[in-house]
Amino acid sequence: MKVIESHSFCQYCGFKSRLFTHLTDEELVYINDFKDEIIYDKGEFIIRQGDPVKEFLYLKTGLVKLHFVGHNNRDRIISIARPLDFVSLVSTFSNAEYPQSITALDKSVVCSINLEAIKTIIRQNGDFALELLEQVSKSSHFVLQSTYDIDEKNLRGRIAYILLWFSKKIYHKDTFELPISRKEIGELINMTTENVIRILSEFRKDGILEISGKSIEIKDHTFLERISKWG
Amino acid sequence: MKVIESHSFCQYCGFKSRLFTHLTDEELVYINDFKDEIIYDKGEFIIRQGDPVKEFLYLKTGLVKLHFVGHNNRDRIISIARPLDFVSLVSTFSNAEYPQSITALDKSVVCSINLEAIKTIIRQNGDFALELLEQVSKSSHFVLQSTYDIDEKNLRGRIAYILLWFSKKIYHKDTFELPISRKEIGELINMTTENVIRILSEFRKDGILEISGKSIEIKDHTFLERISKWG
DNA sequence: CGCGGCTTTGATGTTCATCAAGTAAAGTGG
DNA sequence: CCACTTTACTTGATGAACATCAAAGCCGCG
Repeated sequence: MKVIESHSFCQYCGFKSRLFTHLTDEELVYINDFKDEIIYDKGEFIIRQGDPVKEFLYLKTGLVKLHFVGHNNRDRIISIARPLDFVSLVSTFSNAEYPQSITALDKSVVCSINLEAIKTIIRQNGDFALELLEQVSKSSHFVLQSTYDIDEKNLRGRIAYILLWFSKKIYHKDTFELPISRKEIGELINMTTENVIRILSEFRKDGILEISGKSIEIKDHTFLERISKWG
Repeated sequence: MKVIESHSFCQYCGFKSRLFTHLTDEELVYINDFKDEIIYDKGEFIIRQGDPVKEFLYLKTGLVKLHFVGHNNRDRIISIARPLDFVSLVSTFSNAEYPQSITALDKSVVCSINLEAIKTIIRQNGDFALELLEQVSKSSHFVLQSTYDIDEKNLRGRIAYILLWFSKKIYHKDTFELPISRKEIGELINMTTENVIRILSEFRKDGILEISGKSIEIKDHTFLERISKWG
C-alpha cells in the first residue's frame, strides 16, 4: 500500500460518485483536508476484520472482495465490489470495528475520508444524507438478495450464476480472466473447491466453456442462463 | 387491519424510538399530520411484495415476519422483527416497490408515516438522518450476519440456534409459545418442515426440551448453546 | 362434516462434503 | 537461478447429511 501525495482536489475529482455531487464546493474543500488516496496491490488487505472504523472508504479504481472468517477458519466472501459499489460501507455507520475484511483483488485505488468529517457533512447536508441512505440501503439489499439467490441453487446453478455475473456485471464480455481462485469462488458461492473445479471441468467437457487457467470463455450463454435459473 | 382514529400526538407518543428523540417538537407536530396508526391481526399482511413504497413503517407493538417468495414458490423468511427493530426498513430507501412482504405474527400496531414527510425531515435534520443511517446499517448487518451464521450450522445447530434466539431475544424466558409453525421455522432457518419436526422430537426424546404443540420449554440450555456452536 | 393445511414418522435416494493422492504453478531463500 | 516449500489445481472413491416421497392422524374452519 502506498499513500499518494495527491495534488488533486476533491472539487475536480473525476471519480466523484453520484453521492458527492450533492456536496457544495465549500464542503468539497472541507473534506479535501481529511482525505487520503491510497494504492493497494493485488492481494493486499485494505481493511482487516476487527480494525476500528475511522474512515469512510471509497473505491476509485480496481476490484475488491469483502470477506470474513467463518466457521473452522474458513474464509467466506460476502461480495465482490467495483468502484461505485457501496458494498463495503454497509457496516461503516453501525459498528465500531469492521466486522469484515476488505482485500484488493486487483491493483486498487481507495479514497479514504475521515469518518467524522463525513458525519459532519451528513449532519449539515440533507441531500447528501438521503443519497447516502439510499446507497447503503441499495447495497445491503443487493448483498442479501444475492445471498438468498445463490443458496437456492444447486452447485451447477451457482457456477453458472457466478460466471454470468462476472461476464455481465464486471467484464461485459464473454471472455475474461477470473479475478479469483477456484478456492475463492467456493468461498463466494458456498461450495468446496473440489466441486468448483469438477463443475467447471464438466462445463468445459460439455462445450459450454473454454478454460485455460484463469481464462474463461463462455461459449453457450443460453445454457448457463437456463441452468442458473435451476435446471 | 384497522386504522385507528388516533387522538394521540407524536410528541407524546410513548413508543418513540431512539430515532425520533432527535426530532424537535415542531418536527413532531409536522409528521403528526402524515401518520396513521394501524392495527393488524395475526396472519394479516402488512405489506405485500411488490407494493409501492409510500410509507415509512414503524412497529409499535407486536411481532412481524419479513418474507419473500423464493424458488418453487417456497416462502423464505428473512427475519422476525419486534418493535424497535428496523429490519423492515432496509429497502425503504432504495426500492420503489417492496421486495419483501411483511406479515403480522401477532396482533401488531404499526405506525405508518408518509415517506415524503420522513424524507423532508431527513433533509432538514442531520442528527435524525445520521441516526437513521446507523439503524438501517445495523439491521442490515444483523440480518446478513445471521443468515451466514445459520447456514454454517448443521440442522441440529440451526434448531438450537433459533430456539435460543426466541428464548433470549424475544421472550426472555425458558418457556414460551412458538409464534410460528414448524413450516415457518423451516422457511426461516432453511430446512424442510419434516426435518424441523424430526429434530424437535429428537431433542424432546433426549430431554433437552419439553414440547406440546407450540409450547416449548428449554430444559437444557447448556446443551443447546453447545450444539448451536456446532457439535 | 369434510376439506385443506399442518404435523408426524418411516423409507428411499441424491446431492454434496470429505478424504486421499498426485500434478502443476508460484513464491522464497541461498 | 536453482532447489525448496508452499499454495493452487485436479480427479477419483466413499460416505453422510439432508431432501424427497409416501402415508396417516390431527386440527381448525367454512
